[in-house]
Amino acid sequence: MKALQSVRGMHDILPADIAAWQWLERRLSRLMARYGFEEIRIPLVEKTELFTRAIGQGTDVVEKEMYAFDDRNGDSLCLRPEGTAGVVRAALQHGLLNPPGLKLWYAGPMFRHERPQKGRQRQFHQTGVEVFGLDAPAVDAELIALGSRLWRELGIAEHIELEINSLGDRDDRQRYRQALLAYLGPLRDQLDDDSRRRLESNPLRIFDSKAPATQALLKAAPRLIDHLGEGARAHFTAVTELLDAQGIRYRINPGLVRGLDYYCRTVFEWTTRSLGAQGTVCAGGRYDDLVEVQGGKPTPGIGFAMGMERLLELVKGQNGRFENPPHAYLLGSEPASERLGLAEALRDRWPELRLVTDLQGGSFKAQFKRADRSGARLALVLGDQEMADRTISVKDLKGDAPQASVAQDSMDDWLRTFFDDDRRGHGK
RNA sequence: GUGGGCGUAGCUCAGGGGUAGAGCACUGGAUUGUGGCUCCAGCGGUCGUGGGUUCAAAUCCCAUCGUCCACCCCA
Repeated sequence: MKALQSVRGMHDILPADIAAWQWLERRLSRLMARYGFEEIRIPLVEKTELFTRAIGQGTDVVEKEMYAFDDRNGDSLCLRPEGTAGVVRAALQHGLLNPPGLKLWYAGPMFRHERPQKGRQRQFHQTGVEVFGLDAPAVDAELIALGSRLWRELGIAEHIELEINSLGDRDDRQRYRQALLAYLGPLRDQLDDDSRRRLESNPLRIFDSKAPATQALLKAAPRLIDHLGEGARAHFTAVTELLDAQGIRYRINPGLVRGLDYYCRTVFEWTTRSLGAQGTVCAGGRYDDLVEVQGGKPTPGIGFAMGMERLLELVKGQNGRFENPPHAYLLGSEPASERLGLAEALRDRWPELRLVTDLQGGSFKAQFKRADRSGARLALVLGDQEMADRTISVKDLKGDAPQASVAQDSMDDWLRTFFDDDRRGHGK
């Protein structure tokens, strides 16, 4: 029988990586709570229409990256490619949008059928936040402040830069689209193939082109930011002033459009240069029309999502190692019953103790070897001799102190003293 | 979807038509109740998979899957 492999671009997260994931997850959930966000958990599968409506028919995500399939009853379903659409759906379905000011966060896997490369997988993990019903610039600014704080707390702030832009309101974009077409139309022949195609499908996206010739032409192109209506312009100015006031540095990038159609007004992207071609670590923006598009009453919204794998790459480059080695490794001689009994008794009284029992047996040499490999601080020995005189031999595997013999009855005191001294010794 | 690199032991990799290798890891011994350092021995592979060429294929050819990197696009 041939062994099967995981499907392309979908990776196991192995025990060796779990400590880093949990470290990041704990920090994220704590941070969300500090800003008054509540967690929501929604299905990985939604009706395909939810995403085609929210993200937009002409987008790459919908056109070629969705994991869509037919359910047994003929419904077209889809593995979620992003989180916002589902959160909006859930908020509408359960009437969460009243009163205004709902703040939600979510975390979990997303699926996009793309060719994998550095920082990109077909199943990847995002953590995101959404705020509903508030249109004040302060909302945008606070979300950005949350991100900024996160990078500082993760120790990666110096590797991440903020870019922002305003896409204006729907009418603004419509007017701008005309202006852009008027400029680029005559230059059609000088554009790269993709950009020429986008003249029809989605002219704004031409700004994403990496073709040098196209970028050169775009330098002189009309800028969306100059076509903002009064509302959008005032909003954007207010957001940047709030960022200035908080000392958050940013770069206004007039070419920053986003891949999903639902964005309007403020869009932003946190990027890094340390991750290869995939520089975006976290991105988001306003989506004031999205709730209405999904069948709700007009309700402004704003949110962002960050890519956990990319974030972890940065954190690992910075932070080195994450480990949770056991505190103690219990070994001894047969029969195992006394050893198991001792381990359970210790676990009863020391809920925080990470205690591994040797279940493989064999020579003391082999067991000590495993104890060492486990990374445990202490080896606890319950051999024939110890069982006979009701003691435990304790050896510090990380130090030079001679092995101690401790009466089983006073094990608690011994452990308490040992770990207390240890804490003091390390000045923690 | 397009292009390129790479798939050989658990891991990192050598070998590019003629008997499948090294280091690390693992197991045992030197040390009959003591890890780490050292030395010795051992275990471990249908060379990603399927086809083809050949007397002979890990090696050459084709296909396919996976992986990495880039493009497209995105977190």
